[in-house]
Amino acid sequence: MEQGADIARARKPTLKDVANMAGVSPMTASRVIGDKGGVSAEMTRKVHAAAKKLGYARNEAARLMRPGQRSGLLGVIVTNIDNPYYAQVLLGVEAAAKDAGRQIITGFSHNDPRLEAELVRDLSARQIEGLIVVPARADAPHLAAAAKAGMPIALASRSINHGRVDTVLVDDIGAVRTEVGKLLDEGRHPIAFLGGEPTITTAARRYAGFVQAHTDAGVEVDQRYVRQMPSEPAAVVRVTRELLAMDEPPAAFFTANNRFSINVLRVLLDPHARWTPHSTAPRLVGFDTFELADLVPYPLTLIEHDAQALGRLAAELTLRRINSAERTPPITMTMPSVGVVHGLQPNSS
Amino acid sequence: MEQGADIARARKPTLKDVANMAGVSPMTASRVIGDKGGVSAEMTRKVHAAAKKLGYARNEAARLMRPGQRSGLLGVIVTNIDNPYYAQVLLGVEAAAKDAGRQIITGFSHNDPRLEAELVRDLSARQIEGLIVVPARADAPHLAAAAKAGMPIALASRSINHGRVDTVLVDDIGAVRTEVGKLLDEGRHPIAFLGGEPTITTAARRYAGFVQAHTDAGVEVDQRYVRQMPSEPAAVVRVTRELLAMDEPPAAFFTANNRFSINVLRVLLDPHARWTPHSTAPRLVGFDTFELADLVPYPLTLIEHDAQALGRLAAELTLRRINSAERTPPITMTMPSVGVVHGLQPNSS
DNA sequence: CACCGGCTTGGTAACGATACCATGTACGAC
DNA sequence: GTCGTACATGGTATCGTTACCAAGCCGGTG
Repeated sequence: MEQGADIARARKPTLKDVANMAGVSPMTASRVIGDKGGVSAEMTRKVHAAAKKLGYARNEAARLMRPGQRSGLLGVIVTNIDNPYYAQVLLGVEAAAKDAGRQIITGFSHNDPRLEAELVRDLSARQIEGLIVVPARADAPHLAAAAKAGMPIALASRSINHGRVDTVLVDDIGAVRTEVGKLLDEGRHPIAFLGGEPTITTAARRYAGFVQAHTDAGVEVDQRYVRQMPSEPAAVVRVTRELLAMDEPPAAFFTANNRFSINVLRVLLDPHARWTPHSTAPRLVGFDTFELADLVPYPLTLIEHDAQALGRLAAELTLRRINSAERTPPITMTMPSVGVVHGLQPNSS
Repeated sequence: MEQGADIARARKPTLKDVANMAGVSPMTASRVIGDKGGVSAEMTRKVHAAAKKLGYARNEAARLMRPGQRSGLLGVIVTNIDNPYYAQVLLGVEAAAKDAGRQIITGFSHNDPRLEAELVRDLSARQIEGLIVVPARADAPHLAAAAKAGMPIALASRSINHGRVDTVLVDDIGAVRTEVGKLLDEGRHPIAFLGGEPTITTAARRYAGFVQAHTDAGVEVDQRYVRQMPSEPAAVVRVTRELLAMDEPPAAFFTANNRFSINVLRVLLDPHARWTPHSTAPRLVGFDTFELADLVPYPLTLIEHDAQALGRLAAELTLRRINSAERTPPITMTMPSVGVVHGLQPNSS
């Protein structure tokens, strides 16, 4: 049974092997495989038969060497898909890539600019046609340089400070301003802010919206309630507990992404922290949605947008550049986001 | 300002360009770039300087043409990352790939065997060194063929019927048998089964565990409570409502993956369906975990395993084959899974 | 002083696929 | 019957890189 199997791995069949078996020249076989036309039905049949018999698959690396050949690869760099948000973005990119007959090659930067720069190099070496990136930091010279060198790039969700690059953002500032504004209008004050460090542009923008809402309401932002930090779960839980233990606990929390929201929720729902009169329970407003937000037994407002559409849009910007010969000035688009009320009322039976 | 920019896209610098600028032969430049040693410090410095100045990145496609060169690419095919479960698997694969100095190239089969077969061809054409697949169906001749042709492959989570391929499974049958058995021991009967169609091996195996538990308890499986179907949310919600509306509603639900669990939960938590005496509320046991399972106001037991570890293990099996010259018989590994009690008690205050 | 050995450097060919051009063939038109 | 044209096929060169071999240079040794 097993004796027929080669011990060494079988060499992959080449176009020449197919041509030999079909009794034609490699050139004719190439035309058939590449579906270029101008080959008789007879030969086409023979070549296809030989290719099938040998299990031939074209060597993309070799094809790619010829000038003017497209790799059909789109590079994607996201920070981490631990957060389902980025999985959605990735899904949108993939859908757009597929529509354009492209394959995606994915890297995860884990929010590390060094890793991100390495990935850009590596993907570039693999002859990707374009790149979609969720940049780790606002300061990203490697991305600016790649764009300048002619690589079609689009940034998704976050932007960078220097460099002329297509970018798809979310209406962070406006939506946060509106929703935090509502809290202040209700007289909720002070409001705690938990978000990423300002080197991350979304975190910075969401904080800006938070500040603007306060300015609108004529209220000072109390810095004792502001925490700009990585969204590491244990740290978020600890910080939330600290805030709740203050002499004047926050009347509401604003969380700048779903990682913060979830872990703040964990503390707010902790049975040890029971808000005897229901009205004194802090309100929670968070950016980004998360699965099961509708089933959580705590009232919360989430500022939501379509992450998949965002990914798709970014990919389409990249593809637009791939398909056009000239360099056009970079575009920045902003996707709408909207506050959605979620959560079951606790103990309301 | 903008006038200096070329209208046409700049040609990428080649190794020859670097060599010319450094005043050495392409061969010497190649040695420096490839870190092969045997080049004087002086030349090394010059080549690196030139490479940096030109923004040179090696053309991987050209390098790859030479015989015996590895692409450094690992192909990954998952069904969809809409389900965070597969994002975890992907993350595990990526971690293992990174440890081995490999990049991953990802495709989504959307559970369509035809798409999956296309992806295998396409990835193979890109000279991937190996492949990690969550197969869409148990019947997958394209995967068996690829393995037979010498492609290092590992299957993750699901298996295929024919073909000799390394596989990492989860202890579906045993864990389901145990947990469903507990329900039956408590006298819960009938138990509804909601899971995927049996062409998906995990769905089939989890159903097998469900049946075994009944056999153990000497109880007949009542087919009126069994639904094998795609996990499309609206359909799951509808089916759950139908089951609850039966003359004898199920005393418990078993859901074969987290998509089913979540949508069954949505119905069970619907305020219109209120279980006046708490004990009559159906119990829920589900396979796979999901984020926020701990915050859901409904008692549930989830059969959990480490999806990231599973992905990593599958990748390591593929890498093992990549690194060994001979063909060894395929391995099947089974990861443990364990029932975990979750969920807040409703209205328990 | 001749020779040897080690070290550095460069020339050449080849990987697999395809663009370009040249050649061959068949058939219709005058 | 000859020529032209359209179509089918094949030969050759080439893409960027690196393995292999050859050659040059140096210092040391007999």
